[in-house]
Amino acid sequence: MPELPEVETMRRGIAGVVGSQIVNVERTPCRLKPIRVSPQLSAFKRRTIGTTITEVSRVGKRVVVVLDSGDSIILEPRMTGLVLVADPPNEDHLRLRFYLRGGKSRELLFWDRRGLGSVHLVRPEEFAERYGLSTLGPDALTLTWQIMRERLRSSKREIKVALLDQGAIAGIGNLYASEILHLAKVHPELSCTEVTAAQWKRIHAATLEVLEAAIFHEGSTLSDGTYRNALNKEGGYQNHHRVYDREEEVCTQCGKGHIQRIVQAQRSTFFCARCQRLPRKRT
DNA sequence: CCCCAGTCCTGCGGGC
DNA sequence: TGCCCGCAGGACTGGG
Repeated sequence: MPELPEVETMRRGIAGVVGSQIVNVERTPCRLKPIRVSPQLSAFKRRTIGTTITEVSRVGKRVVVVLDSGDSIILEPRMTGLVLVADPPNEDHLRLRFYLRGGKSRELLFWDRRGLGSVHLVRPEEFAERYGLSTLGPDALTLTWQIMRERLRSSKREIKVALLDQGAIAGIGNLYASEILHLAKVHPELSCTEVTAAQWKRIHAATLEVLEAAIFHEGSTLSDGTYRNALNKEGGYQNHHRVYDREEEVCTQCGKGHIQRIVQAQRSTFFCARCQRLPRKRT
């Protein structure tokens, strides 16, 4: 499930397309329901063919391909989407192909097994409206602990649920939220309003540490094997997971507790009740 | 405004 | 052996 580290790895992996010209765009033959592309493909092609890619960036969990026309292509992987400059895992789930000229790569591919992902071409005004700071929170890698606290402290939600809110902070998803809170030693069910300054500092430091380590290892490829980098290679951070998908295993942090799985907001949370304690209720 | 449950999708694994 | 159902969790929508 691509979160900030996986999407950042995709971004770095396709950085070589800068300077390439888009010569064609096509939906690939696919029996499955087509993914969402906006505007519709004829207008998408009219506005992209002939343009040159000037920059590849990232906004939250989306890859942004900037064109010399000023427009941006937003590649949104959601659950199972991949952005590739190499052969895809298979042809069955290949959704969109950009033919390129003048650079190292001849193609840029969007592959998506489940098809929840999407591709959008947006003008600068629409980019600012949909992906600017008024819609999406500051990036999890670049904010300070004070800003993190400011964005979340008044929320009535549990800290783990609030960390998933892209409008508050952009980039953290279900997997890394559990990892971050375990390293920070903060209970996932703690209400944001109860988090102390010392805990905000720990959550912030853990966010940087976990996300940067995950980027270093090029993301997490889970047992379903879906996630791949832009060259269709697996990530390595799954071998460093502290809690995610490790239910009942002994906690590596305290060596005594066992990892538990609970459900918050219909999503799995993993934690160690010995490392991550709730404050004792006053009577 | 804030928050939550439901929805979109496909493939996989468990139960029978 | 095959079928059905539940589950995985990104972002968005409608409703309270």
